[in-house]
Amino acid sequence: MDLFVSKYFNKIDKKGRISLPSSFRNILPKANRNEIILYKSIKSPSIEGCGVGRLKEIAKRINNLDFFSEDYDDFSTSIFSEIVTTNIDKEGRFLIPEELKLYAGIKTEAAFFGQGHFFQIWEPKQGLKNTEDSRRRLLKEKKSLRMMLTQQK
Amino acid sequence: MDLFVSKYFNKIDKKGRISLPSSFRNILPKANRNEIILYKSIKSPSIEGCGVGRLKEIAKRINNLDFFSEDYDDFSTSIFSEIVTTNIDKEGRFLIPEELKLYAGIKTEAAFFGQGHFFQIWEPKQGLKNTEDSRRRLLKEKKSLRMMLTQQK
DNA sequence: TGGGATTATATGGGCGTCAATGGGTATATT
DNA sequence: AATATACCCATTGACGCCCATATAATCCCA
Repeated sequence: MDLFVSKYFNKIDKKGRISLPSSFRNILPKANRNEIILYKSIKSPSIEGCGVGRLKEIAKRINNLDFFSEDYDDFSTSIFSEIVTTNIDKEGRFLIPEELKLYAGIKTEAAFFGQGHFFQIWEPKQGLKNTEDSRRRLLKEKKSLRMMLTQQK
Repeated sequence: MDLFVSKYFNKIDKKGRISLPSSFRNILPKANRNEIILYKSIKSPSIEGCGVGRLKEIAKRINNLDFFSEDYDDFSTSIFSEIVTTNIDKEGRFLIPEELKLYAGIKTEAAFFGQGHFFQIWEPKQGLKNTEDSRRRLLKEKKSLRMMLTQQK
C-alpha cells in the first residue's frame, strides 16, 4: 500500500518528539525515509505533511491555477513559504515546529489522519470533530459518496 | 471466480484474530494477497472490505476532484482517514480494529457476506436479519426481481 | 467405486520482533 | 555555558511468524 490511510493518535514527549505512524513511514521512499515536509493547511486549523517527493505534485496543482489570478499568488505564498522540512530520527520520531503546533492547537497529543497522497495532523478532539462534520456533509448527498465507494470496474 | 460470494461464519480467537474465508482470500490478487482494507459501511452497521486494488481506484477518483474545493477535503477525510488496512497472516487470519468491531457490534464471532466486488462483515444475528429483510424487500417487487434474474446479457 | 491417504481450512498457542514511548548522553549551535 | 537536537539504549505491549491439531474436502489407486 502506497497511500496514507487510517488515523492514529500519538503522544508528544517532554522533548517535543512524536512518532510518525509506522504505516506512514513505510510509504516514504526508502531514499528520503528520514525527512518529511510540513505546512499549514489552507482550509483547516491543521498541519499537512507528506514526503518531499510530493512537492512537485503540489507545485503542479498550483501551476494549474490561473497565473494572473489572486488565488495563484495566495496559494503559492501560503503554501510554499510556509513549508518546513523536518527530520525523522532512528526511532521514527520528529519535531513539530512550535508555530505549526500553535496553528493547529496541538499540545501533548496529536492525531494523524491519512489523506491518500498526504496526511493531516490535528489536535485530537478537533480532528475527530472535523471527520464527523465532513462525513455529515457528504451523507447529505448520499449519492456522491456511494459513487466514490462503489466499484465500476 | 473473481467475485466475493456466499456467506461464512467464523470465530474471533483470544488474540482477536479471525480467518478470512478461504474463497475470499483466493480472490485477492497474488501480489497483495496479504493485505485488505476495511471501512464502516455507509448504509448499515457493518464493515465492508476488499482488496487494496479497489482503494487505488478510489484514490484516483478523489484525485480528479478540484484540489482546492471543500468537497475534496470531505471525500478525502471521510474515505482515507476512515479506511484501515490490515495484514493477513500466513494462516489467512487478520485483526478487526476495535473501533470497527464496535461499529458493527461484533464480539466473538463474525459473518462474512459476499457482495461481488467487496464483502461485508456483520455481527452474525444482525447479518442474517439483514439478508432476510433485503430479500423481503425485493420480493415485494417480484416483477423487478424476475426481470433481474431473467434478463439476457 | 470404495475407502484409506493426502491436502486444505479453521482454530489454538508459544515466542520473537517491532512499534510507541521514555530517558541518558554526546554533539552542536550561538 | 545554555539550549536544542541527534544518537543510543531500555521498556512495554501489540502483532507477526511458526508450529500444532481437529475437522472437512479432495485425491488416488486397487
